[in-house]
Amino acid sequence: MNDDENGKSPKNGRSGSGSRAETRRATEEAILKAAETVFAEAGFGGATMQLIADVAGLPKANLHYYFDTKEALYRRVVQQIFNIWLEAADGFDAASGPAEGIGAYIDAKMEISRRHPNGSKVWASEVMHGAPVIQDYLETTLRDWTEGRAKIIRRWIAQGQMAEVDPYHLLYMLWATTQHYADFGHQIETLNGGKPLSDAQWEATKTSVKGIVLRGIGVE
Amino acid sequence: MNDDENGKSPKNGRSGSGSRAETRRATEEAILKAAETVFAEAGFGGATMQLIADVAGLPKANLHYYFDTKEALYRRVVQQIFNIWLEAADGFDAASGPAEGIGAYIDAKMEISRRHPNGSKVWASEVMHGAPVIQDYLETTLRDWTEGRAKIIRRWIAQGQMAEVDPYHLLYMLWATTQHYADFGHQIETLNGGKPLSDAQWEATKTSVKGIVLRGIGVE
DNA sequence: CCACGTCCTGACCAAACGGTCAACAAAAAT
DNA sequence: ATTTTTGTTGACCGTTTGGTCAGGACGTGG
Repeated sequence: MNDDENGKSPKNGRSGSGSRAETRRATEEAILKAAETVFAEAGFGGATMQLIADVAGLPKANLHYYFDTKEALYRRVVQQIFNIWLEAADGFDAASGPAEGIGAYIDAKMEISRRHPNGSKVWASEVMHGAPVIQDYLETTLRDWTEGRAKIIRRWIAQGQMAEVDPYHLLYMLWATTQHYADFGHQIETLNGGKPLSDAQWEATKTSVKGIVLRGIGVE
Repeated sequence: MNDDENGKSPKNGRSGSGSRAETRRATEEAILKAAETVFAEAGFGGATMQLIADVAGLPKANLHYYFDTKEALYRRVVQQIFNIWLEAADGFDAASGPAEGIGAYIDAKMEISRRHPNGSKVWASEVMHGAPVIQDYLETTLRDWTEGRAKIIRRWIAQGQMAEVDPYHLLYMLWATTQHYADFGHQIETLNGGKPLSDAQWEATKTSVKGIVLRGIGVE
């Protein structure tokens, strides 16, 4: 449970390999990972610095050395997710048409829901509570991003490559559907007989979602 | 801000009309409404009994007279939402085909998202955190409900009334898409220029969602 | 009018919270 | 080898939390 590789480690059981900067990076990452888990499971208000510290395997005071306040730590967690989340649009831009572009976007977002469910939950929680710490992101980065994709969709429509649908409502549906498999993963798992979706089930899910959506916008 | 209609009210500014049971019912309802708002805005962990009391216009101790613990109050709020949420299926059962049935279900769920956004958020938050207080509901009522609708969908497919899609993934998409307009209402409002959706926009949203979904399952 | 049971509430409490700090350990710089 | 900078930590603090309780106010049946 401890990656103690070299015997001549300092007092604490930590210290990945050596250099100062490396240790710092590793510790910071461990804190962020623990924080993401705890914030996802308990929400911002329900999460405690003590619990995050326990999960990270560090004394609480050490957390406050790396992150001044609980809110600062939370902010970093949310930003981290936001960036991962925006990267999923790469396939969107380069595509020649909606079938390829939106299909790739669904695949990418489903993969994120699978691999970063906690991140998605923290994001959802933040937005649900009125986005108190990332409101500026919504008004700048997200707004620009959304308008950019909407333009692409409108061009596809104008070129007759897909049905006439409101680009914003289409994007909302894509977000809602893909993120649902992370945010409501527990509910889905329960309805799946209490077992997490298998690899095959995840593939079937992607296929099913893409099928309905792409047919819904007049592609395929 | 106070519905003090008759002058001969007792010490507190409350007491709707008269009888004992009626006062109790009204107070309980006021507490539940305030709790729904506060739980939705702050989450279970972030909500405080003091704040709920303030919103309800009651002393904190009075809340503990009606609801023993914070968790008991929260449980009631979640149950209340769950019931409203299940009622939306009425149009589903009576329908003769998917266009009518699923169309009505989308309309009903969109209307709930519009009128009970806080309830939807509390539900989402509860499920996201692993459904600690309503896990039994997921395993009994929701599981039965879902399997029941899945059967209806399979029958429609067998009768050639709609395309072959996995009933569960279709239901997830319906839940995700409709509830998204409540849970992520703040994000949508921000992308809508900071203004809530107007009546016309809500109607356009319903039409747009129904259009994509129904076309996506081979109806219309 | 009285007495009983329901309802209401200010004051209070132990526990837990986020955050601080002085003292210490370890690496880097001199 | 010694100083300086960067990390680490147990103990501590003021505040806030969910919950309690004794006592007062009120409607209601006798």
